[in-house]
Amino acid sequence: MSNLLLTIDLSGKTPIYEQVANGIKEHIARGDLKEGAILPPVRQLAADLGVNLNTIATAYRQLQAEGLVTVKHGSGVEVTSRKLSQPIEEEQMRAPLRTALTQLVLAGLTRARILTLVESELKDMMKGGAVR
Amino acid sequence: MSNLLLTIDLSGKTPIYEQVANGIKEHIARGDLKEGAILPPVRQLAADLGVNLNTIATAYRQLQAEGLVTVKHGSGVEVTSRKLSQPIEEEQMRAPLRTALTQLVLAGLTRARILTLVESELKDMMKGGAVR
Amino acid sequence: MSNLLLTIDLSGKTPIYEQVANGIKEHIARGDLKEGAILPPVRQLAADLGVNLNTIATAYRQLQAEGLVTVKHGSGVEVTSRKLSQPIEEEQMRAPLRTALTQLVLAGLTRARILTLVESELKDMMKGGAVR
Amino acid sequence: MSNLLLTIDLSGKTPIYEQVANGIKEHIARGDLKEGAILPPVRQLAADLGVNLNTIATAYRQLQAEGLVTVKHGSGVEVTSRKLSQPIEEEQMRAPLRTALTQLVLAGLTRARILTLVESELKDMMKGGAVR
DNA sequence: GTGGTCTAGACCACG
DNA sequence: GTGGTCTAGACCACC
Repeated sequence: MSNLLLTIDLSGKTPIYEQVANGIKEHIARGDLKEGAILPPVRQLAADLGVNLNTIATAYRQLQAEGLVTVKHGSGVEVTSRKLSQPIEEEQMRAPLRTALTQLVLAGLTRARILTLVESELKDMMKGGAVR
Repeated sequence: MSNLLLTIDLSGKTPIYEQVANGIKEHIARGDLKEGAILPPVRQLAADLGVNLNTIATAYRQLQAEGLVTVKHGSGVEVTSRKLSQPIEEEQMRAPLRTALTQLVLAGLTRARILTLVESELKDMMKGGAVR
Repeated sequence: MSNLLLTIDLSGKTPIYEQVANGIKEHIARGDLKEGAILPPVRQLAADLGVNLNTIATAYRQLQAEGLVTVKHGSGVEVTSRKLSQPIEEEQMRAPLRTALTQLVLAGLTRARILTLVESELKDMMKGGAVR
Repeated sequence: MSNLLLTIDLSGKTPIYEQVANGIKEHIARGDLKEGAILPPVRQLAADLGVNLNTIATAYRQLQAEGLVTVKHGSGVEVTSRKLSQPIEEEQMRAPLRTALTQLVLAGLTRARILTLVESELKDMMKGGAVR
């Protein structure tokens, strides 16, 4: 069982539980975690990352609320879908993207460099067949 | 006198002051606010958005810390740069982008649709010449 | 439990939050607060100094922005470095020093007296090994 | 009449009038401006620096309050002393010095480097015989 | 006029 | 428990 590589930044502004959830989402999007895969037990992941139990539990709960995983009593948390259960509205999908792109533009990156970055990230997510 | 269109979501999880700062950053990136432009007075923008004066002041302070804006005591806040004063590192620019893209992938969007979205946003930012 | 001795001048012109930040910086420079040390909770320090909670929060935020301190949500504020994250330029370090020395000269102090003062202050900061 | 070289930073946090006053004090301490010297007229200095009339007037007023200059109706402002009229208390002279030194220490400068800086500034002030 | 600071008090998010 | 955010309202400093 591959140990689910997650990098979290304790000092950052984004809550740890959200960093954990995002990290797992990325693994699902990339196909590292396919449907049927079992997430590490809360205790183990908490120990591995050196964070509180509740933090991991909150992350798993969020993933469940988004319809990506299913919590099975006693037998762990299983990845059950690669699609969010609730559809996102146009503006809700544009906003984070626009914020990220704005930051890149203000950082002085050229349009070509930004597109390269985007394609680079997308290519990673295609290996597992997540993107059509 | 263009009244600086900003849309704020009071119920969202991102702090109001950050929404305001992000909104202004987008205007700067798009070229709606060019170097030399004066931001609306703290109290006026606060009144327009229906929030407290301090909330706007915090937003302006963040923009100043990022080097985009200069506070001239007694005569307002001026846009003085289109580039962040502190360069951001590779991973710091990739992370938010990856998170945004991940969400789009999990929402079921095709690769083509995502690229269209990205180019659409970038095109907006090019009108003001912000992107090379 | 050393209660972090800070002396604040409510009537002075320098903002309280800056006095607090400066005071803590001095403790870090002197080695009273070493890496890993936890700063007193915002509310406690506010109560001790008889000022508002927000005033202390602002001071802590400034220290964090300078990279000396890391905020760990839920478990306090930790001293994580003895060096400013952003290097300061030649003139930015000379200016405050020149202003201070100018005042001493105009106060009529001799060169020898001034050097004694400087060495006296530096000696304090050496006890904790902050100065090489 | 040498045009009184002053460099001010409009974006900085220290008020402009104080930057002007400090700059003039430095010239007095260095001996560039000796007793009997006449400061440039308010209007001229304001024009040279590109700031408001009142700002310069405030600076001159502060210098007068400290006993360094005398405002003579119609005939300008004259440097009348090289010593502050009011003696400074021990702590009032230590505080700004300590703050400046703390910043240098946290910037990572060695003790030797700091002393070199101090002596370099003091040497400048000795040329005019201001320091004994 | 402008922004900056501070207070008192409330509520929320995080771990 | 911790810090973060926001409000309403006041007062001050600067230009």
